Amino acid sequence: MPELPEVETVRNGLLAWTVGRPIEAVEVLHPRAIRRHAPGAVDFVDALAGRTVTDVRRRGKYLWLPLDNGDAIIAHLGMSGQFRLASSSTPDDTHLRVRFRFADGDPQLRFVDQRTFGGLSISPGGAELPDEIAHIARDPMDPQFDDAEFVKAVRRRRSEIKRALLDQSLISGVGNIYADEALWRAKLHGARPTDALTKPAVLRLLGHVRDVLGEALLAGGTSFDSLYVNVNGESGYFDRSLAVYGREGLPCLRCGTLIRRESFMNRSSYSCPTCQPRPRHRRVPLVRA
DNA sequence: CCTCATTCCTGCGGGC
DNA sequence: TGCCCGCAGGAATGAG
Repeated sequence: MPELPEVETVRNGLLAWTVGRPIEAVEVLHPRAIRRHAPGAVDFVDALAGRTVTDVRRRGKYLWLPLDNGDAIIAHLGMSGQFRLASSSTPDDTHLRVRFRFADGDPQLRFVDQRTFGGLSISPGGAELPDEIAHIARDPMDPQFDDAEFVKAVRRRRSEIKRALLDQSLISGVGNIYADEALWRAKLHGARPTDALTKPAVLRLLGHVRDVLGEALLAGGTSFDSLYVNVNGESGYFDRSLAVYGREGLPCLRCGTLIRRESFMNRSSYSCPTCQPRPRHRRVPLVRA
């Protein structure tokens, strides 16, 4: 699944292959792919014809492409979204949702998305930072990410630490896979209450989040093919380095205990029963008068 | 205001 | 063989 490292890899590909190329025509092959664009497909297509992408930027797992008129294309890959560069003679993928043709010819840009959780939209005047994604926090690799404020915000919460890591309004770019990896490195169970974590514990965890994202980013960079804007989150470049995610029943790389899988937030969480014991006390909800 | 369950979607693989 | 069901999960949404 595309998390920060994968989306950043895609950003680099788009930067190299879309900036400065006037858009000739756009084709929407599936309405769901632009469902966040309220004015609809006709408006989407008309608004982009003749425009030029001037940059490719990222906030968490969102991408936006500022245009030469001050608007911006917002893109989210969801779970299975991909941007691909292809020559016009390349047959369409079954799950092709949106096609961009450029005035200078090939390659064209294709938004392909099997499960259609991803999508594109246009943000009027959104070149600097679209209003639609202003609620997304900075990511931990951003120089302007505020560590101290993050620690305070986490400890202020009455929730569980994994929920906090996945909350894009608190810290962005982290998804289920890297959350589990960082928690394993920090030896914390995801159900640990946020308000009971010490400041040093949160800072340590944040450090591990950075390490994991940084390592994956490097791996994504090495496998990146300039002719194929890679966003295949399932392809093998990072799964070799995963310590817990998807490793149910396999030995913990630190202590040998078999990794467990637990259901959480309608998805799976992987952890080591020995290194990451479940918190002993479940918080008792306060009763209000 | 804050937290959290629900919902969207489709291909794949296991079980019967 | 073929069907059914569970699973993968980011984030908007509305409930409480």
